[in-house]
Amino acid sequence: MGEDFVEACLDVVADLAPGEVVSYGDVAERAGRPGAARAAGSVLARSMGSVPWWRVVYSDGRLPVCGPEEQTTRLRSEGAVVEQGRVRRSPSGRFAAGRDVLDWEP
DNA sequence: ATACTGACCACCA
DNA sequence: GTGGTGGCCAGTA
Repeated sequence: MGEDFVEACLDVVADLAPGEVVSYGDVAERAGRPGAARAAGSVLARSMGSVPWWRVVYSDGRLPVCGPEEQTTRLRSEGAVVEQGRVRRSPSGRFAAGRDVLDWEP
C-alpha cells in the first residue's frame, strides 16, 4: 500500500489516544520520516480538523496555534496538563499519557 | 528542473 | 528564562 507521507501522518495522529500528546517531530518519526517535522505540520494544517490536531504540539510543549484557548480546553478535557500555554512534560522527556499525569502532580 | 513556503527543531549567545 | 540563526523535509507554483 503506497502510503503517502500525508496519509501516514494523518493515520499516526488519528491513532493517538485521548490525553496523549506528541510533537510534530514525533509524528514525522512515527510516520516513517524522521526529521520531517515541518512537513508534518503542513499536513496537519491541511487536515482541516479531520484528525485530533490538538494532541500535537511543539517539541517544547508550546501550542502552535495562536489563541490556544480551544486547544487548551480540549487537552485539559482529556486529562493533559496545560499551564501557561504549554503542555507539561513527563520527567522522561515524553509528554502526557493518561495515568502518567497522576505521577507528575507534586 | 529550480524557488518559495510552512501549525518544525536544534543549537548557541 | 529569551531571542536569533541555520537546517530539515514535503508540497506547490
